Formats: sequence, C-alpha cells, structure tokens
Amino acid sequence: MTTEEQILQAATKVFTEKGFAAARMDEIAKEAGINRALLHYYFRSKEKMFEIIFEDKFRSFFAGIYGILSSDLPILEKIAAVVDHELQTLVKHPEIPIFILNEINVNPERMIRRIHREDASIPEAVKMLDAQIQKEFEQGIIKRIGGFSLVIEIMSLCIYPFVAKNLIMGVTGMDREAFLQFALSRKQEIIGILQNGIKL
Amino acid sequence: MTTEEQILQAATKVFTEKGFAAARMDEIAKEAGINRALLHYYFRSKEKMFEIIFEDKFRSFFAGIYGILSSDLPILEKIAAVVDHELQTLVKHPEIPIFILNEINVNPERMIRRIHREDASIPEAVKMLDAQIQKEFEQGIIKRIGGFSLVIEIMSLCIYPFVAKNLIMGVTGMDREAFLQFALSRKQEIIGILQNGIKL
DNA sequence: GTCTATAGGGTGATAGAC
DNA sequence: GTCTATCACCCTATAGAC
Repeated sequence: MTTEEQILQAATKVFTEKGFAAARMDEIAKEAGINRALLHYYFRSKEKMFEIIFEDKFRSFFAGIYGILSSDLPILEKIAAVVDHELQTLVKHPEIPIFILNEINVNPERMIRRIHREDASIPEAVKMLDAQIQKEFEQGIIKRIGGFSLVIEIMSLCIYPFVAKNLIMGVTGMDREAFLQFALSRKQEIIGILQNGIKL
Repeated sequence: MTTEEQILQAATKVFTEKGFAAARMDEIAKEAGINRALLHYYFRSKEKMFEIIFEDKFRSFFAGIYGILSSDLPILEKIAAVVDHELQTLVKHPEIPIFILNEINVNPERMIRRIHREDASIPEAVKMLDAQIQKEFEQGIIKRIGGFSLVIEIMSLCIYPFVAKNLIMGVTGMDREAFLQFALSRKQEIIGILQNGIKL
C-alpha cells in the first residue's frame, strides 16, 4: 500500500469515528504510522483531506440506490431490492450514516451545496417513483401513497439502527458482530412492513 | 431571566447546533450577551456545561416514553400513544436526536456509562413489552413479534426524519416550518404501518 | 457578579535538513 | 518523500481589577 493510501485509510477511520471537529491530524498520522508533516505534503490541509473522504463515503452510500429506484421492477419488488441493497451497504459501512448526517448538521449550507453539485438525482428518482406508484395504483395493484414518504420510510427502517448503533449496543450489551447480525436479521421484517403498507 | 439561565440557553443552542467539539465558548458568551470569563464563573468548564445540557436533553427526550410503554393500554393503542408522544416531543425539540446520537458516537464509553447511571429503565420497558405481546398473542389478538424489534421500528419511523432533517430540507427545499409540518403529517401513516405490522 | 488581560496548552500548517 | 523543529493561531481557563 502506498503512503497516500495508508493516510487515506487512517484519515477515514479517524474522521468517521470522531467527526471533522474532534478529529486530530496527529491521531491520523499515528494511525497511518507516519509523520504529521507528511499529511500536509500529500493533502495540503485537514479540510482537503476531509472533503475527499466525505465525497467518497457519500457516493459509496448512495451509489446503486438510484439504479434500483429507476429500474423497471414492479414497486413491491423494488422495495425488496432497495432494502436488500441498503442493508448490504450498511453492514459493510456501518459508520457512514452518522458520519454524513452529523457533518450535514454541523455545517448544513456547505454540505448541501456540495451534495447538489455532486448529485442532483434524488428529486428525479422521487418523481419517477411517484409516476410508477400512480400507474400501479390505477392498475389496482397498490394503495396510493407518496413516493417521497415511501423513500423516507425505507430509509428510516434501514438506516436508523445504524445511526443509533452505539446507543443500541450500549443499552443491550451487544457487541459489534451481534449488532450487525441483528441489523441484517430485520431484512424480511422490514420488507414485509413496507410491502404491507402499500398492498391493497 | 438570570445570567445563569441566559448562559444555559445560549449554550444549549450552540452545543446542539455544533456538537461539543465544534462549539466555542466565545460563541456561547456572545450568544448570551456576556463575557467569556463569566461562563467559567458559573459553570467552571466547557465539559461541566455540556454535561448539564446533555443530561437535560437526554431526560427530556426519554421522559414520558416509559410511562406510556409501561401503561396498561392494549398494544395497538400503546403504539399509537407512543408515536403520538414521540412526534410531539420531536417537533418541540427537533435538534435533540442528532445531538444525542452524535455525542454517543464520538465518545461511546463515556456516554453509555452516563446513560446507565441515569437510566436503567430501557431494558425493563422492553421486557414488560415482551410479556404483554406474548399475552396478546396467546389471546389471538396480534402476531408474535419481538418487543425490542417493535421499539426499534417505532423509533426508526419517528426519529429518523429528524436525524436527516438538514439533508431532507436541503434536498427538497423545505424550510424549517414545512419540515415540521411534514414530520407531523406522517403520524397516522406511521401508526398505520406499525399496527398493520402486528395485526393478525 | 462582571469585566479585561493573559497564561497555558494544543493544533494546523510550514520551513528546511536529509 | 520523509523527517524534525518551529511558527502562528486559536481556545479554554484563570488572575485580578472594579
């Protein structure tokens, strides 16, 4: 692994654990096993490093979802596919949600600007979903619901446990492994709840 | 309002907006319209101030839920009551979830210790819920489900939008008022989804 | 109680040797 | 490319006047 990759890996760990404000360049350097000055040699500033990592995490989290949302699966199957994909991603990267959501919270304007620059596809995906729901509703397959509400419900059920991961682990005494297993075990339950909610 | 109250109010605002690490004593002092030194006169350190505010927020968020969870309402009504109470609290204090969850994330051990000291009632509430579900299941009223899963599902559907508040507002263009209205408007939908999930 | 001034320590960033 | 040394700033906390 190159030094640059070592640094990025270390920085990813520290930034996702502590957030931008509490992260220390010194800790990143130690984690990477190199000197503090070298971080600046490769990435110039803490801010630049953070931006690279944030965009990478943001993309890796939302990539794939649009593909599924805009596929031509019938809505009930689409729900199952999105939930499946979401939980797979979350189990692989359990730290992403709180990392992204917290940074957006600390600095909403900057983060929203960045997201808009990166990715204007969320509103479009919701529109397409609305159209599909309308169609299947007219065909008498499902209830009429809002595409946006549906997306929020899917996200809520999938993502929230990961946002509250440390609270859940602390309260129940689960370790990391047990938590991930618990999160995955809810898949069919979540899909069932969502499908029940829109089936006639 | 006394100086102490002014400080607490200002500190609450800054801590909940920025989190502990990014919050600045100077900003709190300016917000309170007083001198920085006075913060230390009243509260000694940033940490002490934070602890007071964190515990207050944590309590005000969970207070009331146990009462409802351990009441003798049938489970379907209990769900409606919890969701109603939760959304009321969230609309009044929309900033609490990400504040609490993020601080737990940055410093899990310390926060979990504090929570255990404060409040050991979550596991008990879950146990009682399990017993009630078992009873109503045997009476043929509802499906058999896990009390813990149910609690997670309620929390997910109620809390997640508030955790993602700034993302949702940024992506949709809603302002604060519109967001709160949207969040409240989901109440019946959430209750319906949850009740459907356990009705026979 | 409230202020000004400043100590004291940490943190991001840079200069310069190798 | 990688290091040591150091700068310059920021931030919490305290001392001391009023």
